[in-house]
Amino acid sequence: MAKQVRVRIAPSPTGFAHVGNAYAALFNYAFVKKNNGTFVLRLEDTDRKRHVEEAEEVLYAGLSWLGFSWDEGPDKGGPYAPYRQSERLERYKERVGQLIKDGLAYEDEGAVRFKNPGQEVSWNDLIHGEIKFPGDQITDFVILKSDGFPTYNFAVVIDDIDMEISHVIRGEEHISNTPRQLALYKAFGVTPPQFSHYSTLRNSEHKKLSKRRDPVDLRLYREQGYLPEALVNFLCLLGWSHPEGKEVFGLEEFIEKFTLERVRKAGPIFDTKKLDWLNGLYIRQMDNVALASTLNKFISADTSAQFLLQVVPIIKERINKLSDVENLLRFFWEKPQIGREMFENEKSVEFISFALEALRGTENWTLESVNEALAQRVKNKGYKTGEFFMCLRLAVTGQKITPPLNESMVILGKEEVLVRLETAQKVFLT
RNA sequence: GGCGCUAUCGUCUAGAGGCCAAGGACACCAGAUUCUCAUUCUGGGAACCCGGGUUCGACUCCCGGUAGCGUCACCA
Repeated sequence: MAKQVRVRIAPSPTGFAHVGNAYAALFNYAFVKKNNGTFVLRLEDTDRKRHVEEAEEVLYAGLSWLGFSWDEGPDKGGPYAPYRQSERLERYKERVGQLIKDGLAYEDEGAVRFKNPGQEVSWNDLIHGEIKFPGDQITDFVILKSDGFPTYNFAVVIDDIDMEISHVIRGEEHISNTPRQLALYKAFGVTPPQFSHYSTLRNSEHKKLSKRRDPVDLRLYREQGYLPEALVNFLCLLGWSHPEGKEVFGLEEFIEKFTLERVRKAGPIFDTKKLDWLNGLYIRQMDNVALASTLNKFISADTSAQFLLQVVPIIKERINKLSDVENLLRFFWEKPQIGREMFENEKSVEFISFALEALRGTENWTLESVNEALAQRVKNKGYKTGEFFMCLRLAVTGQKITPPLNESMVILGKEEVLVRLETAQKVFLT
């Protein structure tokens, strides 16, 4: 029987869930789902200086938001608990003790160092192929710090052994750690897991994404109104390509098509232009009712569900991020600041007076009646529709760029539209 | 600096020796539709890092160089 597939992601809870966590989760999740394996979430929280309270919850929330779930973890428990390294200290000490007893490690100023065997190490990386390191690259590295905590390279190996991890899929920054870890596996007489190192995401400066300098906090994306499906889809496109060349697809399809062989070796740049496009695409695909209720959180004013439902069709194809609605719709609840200088067209007063008269006489305030009141008569008058509507738009909304005007006026209501037009008219009288 | 990884349009990528005078997507530009914007549609410019091999033939294989990135912590 083939060995069961068990993979893990091992984030450190340093404050928030970031894009890198999501990217790691994505590959591991796809791989494990595809192979009917078990997905383990392990917390690497041995750096006490960096520990942040509540970071754990934030991390789970971020990953869950994107649609990832895990089978074993600190919150879920599991047969290999505990899943927090800080709770596994005794276990590490026990294994350190074993190495010392076997003469493979020694104490050094309160810490414990592993004795470097100095042999060449190599492994067959599932993404890179064979990677080889000369033996003199590994020195006697610390495995247990003087504060009693294990170092990363030691803890990770102990945990992966104990949790029977079969495949380690992680970022390329770990390639140079792998020889040390391999030496440890050898010391314990354990067959190491299969290693795969994907390239880490870069910023526009081509540097590894930085938690401090780059916008990588997943909450940032959520707050701006990126849909999790769009973000996941975007991440899928970085470093991996669909065998049929598709660009728009969901997690399910990603899992179905995912193979490590199609993971590119070069490091992709996290350029969100394409994300914006994808997000707009996903927004346009959303059901109007669902979109209306989602939008509520991105509007500062108190708006009714009915208003949102009315407004969705006219803004749906005009936003790339949900947060774009605020600017697009502001004129609905904020009276425009009108100034004479805004109206470049010399016929502006005439336009406004004409519109006022036409709209005053409109009985049923519906799109049909408003269209009828304006469109045909504007033509008859010989006005240029573009000029006329731009003037009207400025008078009613105060902006040059708005959703379709007649539709907007219908939603705004007859009374409010007339008031605004009268206000605009007055500007020319003083 | 040592070691390691990588190298196709601005960006994400396809390409596993001839199907490539290199394809798609985003972005950009132009045009069509249009009351603005947007959507949609059409069109356009835009790349195989350099130099040697191997081969009848190289974007694809090998070597060297260059560049970028990573790593050399009692961080993870």
